[in-house]
Order: sequence, then structure tokens, then C-alpha cells
Amino acid sequence: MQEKYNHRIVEQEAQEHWASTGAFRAIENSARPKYYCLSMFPYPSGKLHMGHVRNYTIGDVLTRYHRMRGFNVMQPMGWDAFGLPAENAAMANGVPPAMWTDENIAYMKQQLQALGFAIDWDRELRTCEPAYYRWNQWLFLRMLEKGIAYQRTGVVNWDPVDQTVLANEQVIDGRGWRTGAMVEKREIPMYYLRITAYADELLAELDRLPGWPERVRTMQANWIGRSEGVEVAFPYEDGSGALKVFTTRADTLMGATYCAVAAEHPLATRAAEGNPQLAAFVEACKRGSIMEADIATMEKKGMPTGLFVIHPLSGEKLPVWVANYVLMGYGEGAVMAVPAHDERDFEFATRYGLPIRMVIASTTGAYETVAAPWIDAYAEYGVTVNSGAFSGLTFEAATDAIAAALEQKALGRKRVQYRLRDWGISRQRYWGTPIPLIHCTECGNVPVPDDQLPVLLPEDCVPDGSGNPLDKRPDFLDVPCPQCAKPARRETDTMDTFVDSSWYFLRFACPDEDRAMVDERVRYWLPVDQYIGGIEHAILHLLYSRFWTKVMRDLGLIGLDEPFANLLTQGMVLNHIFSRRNEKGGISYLTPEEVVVQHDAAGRVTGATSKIDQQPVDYGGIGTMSKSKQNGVDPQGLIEEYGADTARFFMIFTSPPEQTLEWNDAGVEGASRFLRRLWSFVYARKTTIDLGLDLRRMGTTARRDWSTAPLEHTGARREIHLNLKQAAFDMERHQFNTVASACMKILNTLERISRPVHTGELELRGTTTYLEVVTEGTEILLSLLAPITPHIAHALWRAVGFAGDIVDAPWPEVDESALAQEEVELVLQVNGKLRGNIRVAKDADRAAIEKTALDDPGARRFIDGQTIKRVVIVPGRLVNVVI
RNA sequence: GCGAAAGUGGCGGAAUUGGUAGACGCACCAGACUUAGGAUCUGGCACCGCAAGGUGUGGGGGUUCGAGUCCCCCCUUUCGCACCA
Repeated sequence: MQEKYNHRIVEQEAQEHWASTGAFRAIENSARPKYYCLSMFPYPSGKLHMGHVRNYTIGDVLTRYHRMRGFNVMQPMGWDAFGLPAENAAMANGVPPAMWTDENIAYMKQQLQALGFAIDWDRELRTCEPAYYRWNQWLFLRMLEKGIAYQRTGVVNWDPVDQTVLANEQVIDGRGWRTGAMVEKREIPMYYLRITAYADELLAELDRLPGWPERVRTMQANWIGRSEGVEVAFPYEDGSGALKVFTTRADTLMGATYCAVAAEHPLATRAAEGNPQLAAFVEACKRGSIMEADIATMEKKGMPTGLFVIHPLSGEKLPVWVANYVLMGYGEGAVMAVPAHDERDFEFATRYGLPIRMVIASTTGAYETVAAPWIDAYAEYGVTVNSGAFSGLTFEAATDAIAAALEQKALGRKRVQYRLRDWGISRQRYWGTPIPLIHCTECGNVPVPDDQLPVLLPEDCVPDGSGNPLDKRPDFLDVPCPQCAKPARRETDTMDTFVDSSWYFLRFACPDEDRAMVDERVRYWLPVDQYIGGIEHAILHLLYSRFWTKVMRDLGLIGLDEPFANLLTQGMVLNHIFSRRNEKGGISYLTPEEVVVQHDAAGRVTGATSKIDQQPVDYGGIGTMSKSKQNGVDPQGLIEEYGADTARFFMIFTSPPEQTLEWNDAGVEGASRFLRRLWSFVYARKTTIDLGLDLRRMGTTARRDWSTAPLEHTGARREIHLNLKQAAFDMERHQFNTVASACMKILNTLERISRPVHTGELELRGTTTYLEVVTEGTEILLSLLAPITPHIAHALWRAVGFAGDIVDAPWPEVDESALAQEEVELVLQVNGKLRGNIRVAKDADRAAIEKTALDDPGARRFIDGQTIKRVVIVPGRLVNVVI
């Protein structure tokens, strides 16, 4: 054993040992309980960032902990290898996305291995391999057969200069990121997956996921957004049809004073035909971003169509407006407007002088009078007024009555609506799974026959930013129609990369299966027992995966309702963001290392300048570390300087896993110091532990004979077991930072135990309990550390001669008898303020405790001369004297 | 704008879920050891105050013997908003 801790030697030896023994190979064994621990697989962006280190360290702690708890553990790893950044890199460097992706994977894999994660690398997969994505294609065709996949048009961002579809991320302030051109909306044919058909089940099953964080379940429930309401038809004035709207506030129907439609609504198109001004407005609405956040924060604008509809109950003529805040993709693309009782309608009506009619009165009398000027909308539930036959009703009664009246006239009915929309999976991009369809002028859209799968993606394309390179590849495009054999054209759209990540967790159970998408090994390993990933995936990825799992179940491929039994949502790792406008009007980012930051007295950032040119830089606040914002921190320097264990310990210690983490490596010295101290302690006590282990082998009673041990030893042992108990509790609730604290406290305790003084009779007893408390304490400490800092734990475990490998050691158990105390200390309060401490026997009754408390000189000073109203006693905790 | 969270010393955080606020670290200060140290060890460290004591968990109210924790209002920050992954 080396005297000084050398992380390079320790980590290399441990990793070689695990590799040579195949320590982390997971083998199906139905006789043992399994534990499938999965961290969200990374996008191979180039190198690991701190978010990865955090994510995979948390996953590895859970993996190794459960192994110690006796589970048959599997922790696999793969690569979410398709996606936009590879195309961007291709444009910047002229390298094919496939090559760039391969190089990144090789580098990042070596980084993950250097961190010592207990991964079964035999199960590694990458989504850009035909062996994987062929099953995306295969399942898509099954969905097409079942009607789960279907085609319709969808709206995309269109860059008119590059003649290409842009991702939302590539649209900055309404302009294309490369060209600076104003982005337009464009409708194109796309494929959708009918996730809305599963809305009810996706919502209901949330209640059966107790292992998921409450907030994720709430977010998903709100995203699905089930709402009960009424569909109302407003007949067109000319009798040619009716404008359909959906409302959750049918009780306010009698207060509707106009209707509004989206710019893309057929009614708007019709009205714009003879009205150049309106046509211009509709065109203006079609410019700008398709992002909901942008649309929702836009200034509300509108224009009358000149058309009118008939109120279905009052028969009144209501004007129809085009409004930029009505979304075509949501509901019917039209709304009825009740300005008196809806904030947005109120704002719009006030701006354009549309009538406001109050039809709901507060039951508390707060909003009873009908009076101008109007200050605000009253959007609460109340009682209907000014509503003719429907007046004087509660929300429920009014909704029922109005829905019944509408139904009688065949102008409406009660209906459930979801906020959730079907999942559009078509991408007009190269680096993704080809959608397996062939377009034939005779036969239409023809599925590629199963025996011709996979449709291989050519790997030598270099995108240039204008359109999809597949459109310029005759070798890919030109195929005979599978039905009529005439020349036809292959579909060039690829699938959303969320498809890839929607089932990879199933494939890890059987990555080598080449005859089917999944096989019977799924039955053993699934569901995932613990899934770990960033909170930013709380909705989309997790919802799509749940949906995909249910589709596969309904196709008879698996017998699983939900993929992830327990979910840990790791907090984001944040850093400051700095940027500049470039000449074209786009934005270029600077890394935090490239700037000098100015702060005010309160520590807020007031400005920043570039280190390179000393010119000012825009401060963009603090946000998630990402490649696109250039604010990531490369963990490589940390790992090389301090080693994997220090990096892992620091990551775990610095904050609880679910909490957002503002990056700051100031505390890393403390982690490093702790590991060096640990090493030195074990080195110095090696002989002691040798003797302690000898005692155990001889079967002496020292381990149980604590009643006559010196107080210092029983006290130390109590502290060690208290900390073990706390650590075990914290491990279960995933508060790993305090597990790390407990390890530090145990080392502090162990270091303070003094060697027994050799004085006569006590010598032998003192020596045996000393040997045992040090041996047992070290054993516990190394065991607690094994999941967090596995390399040093492995090395020290072997060096002092504990049995076997620490990866296979059992999780230590608390000796409750070590915690027992004769006396307990209680906090003494007077009127809730701390006035001292008292010691009482552990089984003292209330009267005895009260007497001790009232006799306490510290308390007497505050009690004397006052009337005691009450004495509150909380057993084992405190006494509060109320005067 | 909508949905979801978070806010505790100079900093990261703890407080076993209504019971001693600041565990464990970082930084800092003082001392010891050393030829030297950015190594190691010992001690100190919320704020005001000489002290007694008082104040204190983003701000303002409330419930309670007792509130960081529960309730109401407000502020700030982060995440998501369907083509970043």
C-alpha cells in the first residue's frame, strides 16, 4: 500500500480489475431480484459536460448501492446519435454527420470509462445504426396499419433564403439563424402519431406511478390537459355552415359578443379573398415563429372579417374577427369571445371597442353591478345573470341547461377535449431514421415491404444548410414502386429523434436480437426500476416513451403498461450565458472563460467584457449548460487533476440530486482533501485493522462486549452507527449529499479516537474495543463510500484485507444497541425561546421531566414571578414552558 | 402569456417532514509545524451588542405553546411550452 493517495494508480488498477473480472456484465437470472438502473443516454455532442457527469454519477451511486443490497443489477449505456447538431457540425467543418458522431462517441465513451461507471458495455447501442433504427421503421409501418400513424399537413418554420425548414432553435427573434431572413410559416404534409387516442390512459396511469416525482406527474397531467366543456356551433349568416368552437365556460355563452378565428382558418381565407387589407393582415399573422411561447406573449392584434355568425341561443348577429392569439393547431382554430369573463377576450375587446356583456355575478356580491367603465374581466365561477331563461344558475346548472338547449337545436353538445396534440414525427432533415415510404404516382404512398427493411440512410452526405441532402441523392431517391414496379420516389423526411429515445430502454434488454424488435428478456428486465435524467425531459420524452410503450403493448410485443417504475429528475447544471450580435444579425455566444464579469455590491452581474478584445459582451443571465449557448464546463480538467473519485464525490456532495446547480467548483478542494485524509487514516491504522480482523477470526466476544468498554469507544461507536443510520435513510430518499456528509463525519469521529493508554487492568479491554471500533468503523465508512467513490473504496478495502471485493460487499447494517443511551438531552424553551438544556433519564415520565425543567436555573430566571399557563412536553425533544 | 419548481451565513448546502436554524464542507481569520508551502494540524466564523440579551430562513400578512417547514398575497430566479436533445 502506497503511503500517499495517488488517484491515477488507484483508479487505473480498479478499472482494470473490474474489466478483467467482467464485474458489471448483467446476466439474466430469474432466481434473483433484478434492478434495472438507467440514466438517460447522451447525445454525442463532442465531450461530456457537467450535466452528464452529474446524471451518470447519480445513476452509478444507485447502481452500486443496489448491488450491495443484493440485487442483480443492470446499468447499460448507449448513444442518442441522430440529431441536428451533427448536421450543424457538418456545415461548419464539411465532415459527414456519421463520421463526426462516431468520433464523438469514441471520445465520450473513453471519458465515461475513466469515471469508473459500473456499466455493462456489452449492451451498448447507438440509434444511428441500421440494427437499431430498422425497428423504428418496422414499428412505424405497424402503426400505419393500425391507423395510429397517419398523414396530414402541419406548420413549419420556413427560411425563404436557404429554402429550408428550420427548427425552433434555429429561429432567433423571428429570423433564420444563418441567413437573418424573416421566417415564414409554411404548411406541408407530415406524418403524425395518434397519441391523443391514448390521452385518457396516459392521464389515468399517472396515479399509478407513485415512484415518480409529484411535480412531473402534475406537469404531464396539465400537458395532457383534459377539459370537459361544450362544443358550440355558430351558424354562418348566409346559412352555408357553422363556425365550431369549444368552450369550458358554456355558462358564459349568453355573454359572447364576437367570435375570433386563427389566420389559417378557412373562414379567414374566404374573407380575405375580397379584402386586400384583411389579406395583408392574414399574411402578417403567418410570419413569425410557430412557438407557443412567442405567440402567447405577442401583442394581441385582430381585424374584422366583415362576416357574421348567429348566436345559437339568442339569434343575435355576432361579428367574426381574425385574431393572432387564436391557434389553428389547438381545438377548432376558433373561439367564442366573452370579454366580461375572460382576460384575453377582455383585453382584445377593450382595444378594439367591442361590446362587453356581463353574465356572471359573484356569489359573494363582489361583482354584481353591470357598469362601465370596465376595469377587468371577472373570470371566476359565479351565478348567471342577464342570461334570459338561463339566469340565476350555478356554473354546473348553467352548463347543463345551455348544453341541453344547444343539443335540442343540434347546435352543440358536451364534449371532452384535450390540450395534448398528436405527435408530428416528420423532419425535413438528413441525419435521422428514414421514414419507410415510397411515393408512386399510380399507387400513392406505399409502405416499404418488411423484407426490404431497413431503408438505409446513406452515411456520406454533407448537409450544406439548404434543404435536405437526401433530395439530391438519386441513388436514395429512385426506387421502383413495391406495388406496381414503376419508377417511384422514396420519402426523404426522417423521423423526429424522440422516436429513437422512446424505446431504447427496451432494446437494452436484448441489444443483440436481430430477428425482432425485442424478445423475452424484456420480461425479466423491464420495467426500468430507476430512471434518472434531467428535469427538462419531464414532459416530452417521458410522455412519448410512455405512449410508445403502450402502443407496443397493444401490438402484442411486450406485456408492459408503463416503462419507468421510479423516476429521479436530476436538477439542471447552470452557468452564465454571454453573447454578441454578429454582422448578419444572428447571435454568437462566448464561453464564460472568455469574458470578465462585473458585479454590483449585491453580487449581481452588471456587465461583462471579452478577454480577447476588451469590448462589452451581452449578459444573458444564467441557464442550462449547453453546447449551443457555449456555457458548458468541460469536466475533463477536473478529472485529470483530481481523479474520477474526487469529481464524483464533489458532484454528489455539492447539492442534492433534484436541485438546480449553479456551477462553481470552489468546493472541489474539500472533496480532494477528504479522500487524501481517508487514505492517510487507513494507511496509519493498517496494523490496527489487521489486529482487529485477527480478533474477529479468533471469534473473541469483543464485538458484542461493549458494556464494559471505555466511554470513548462506545461514544465513537454510537456516532458511527448514528451516521450510518442517517446515511442509510438518506440513500433511500436519494439525498446523496448528506450521505457524503455522513462519511466525512465518520472519518472525523474515527480520527478522534485515541489509542488506549497502557495502564494496567483496563489495557486489554480498552485495546480490544479500540481495535474493533476502528475496524468496524473503517468497514462501514468504506462501504458507505463504495457507491460514490468506488476506486478508492476498492483499493483500501483490499489493502486492509476485508473479505472479497467491495463491489460485492453487503450494505452495512445499523447495530441499534450501539445507539442506546441512559440519559437524553431535552431542549428547554420558555414561550418558545431557547433557554437551556436539561438531561433526564431516557424513560423519565412527564412529571419528572416537568420538575427537572421547572427547577432548571436557566429557566427559573425567566419563569420566576410569572404564571405558568401550560407546559408542553415533546418526548425525546423538548420542553416548552408557556407563561 | 400558460404550466411546474426554487429562494436559508461571504459560498454550496443541513435541519429525519410543525420542535435547539446554520450539520458537513468551501472561503476567510488566528495560531502551530516547516528551509519553504497553494501541504498538514489546532481553534474561530449568521447579524447587532462589552455583556445581559435581541434580531434572523426573498418581502408582507395569518394559523400555532412553537413556523425555514402549514395557509393567503407579492417579488425574483430556473425548467417546459410540442422541430435542441
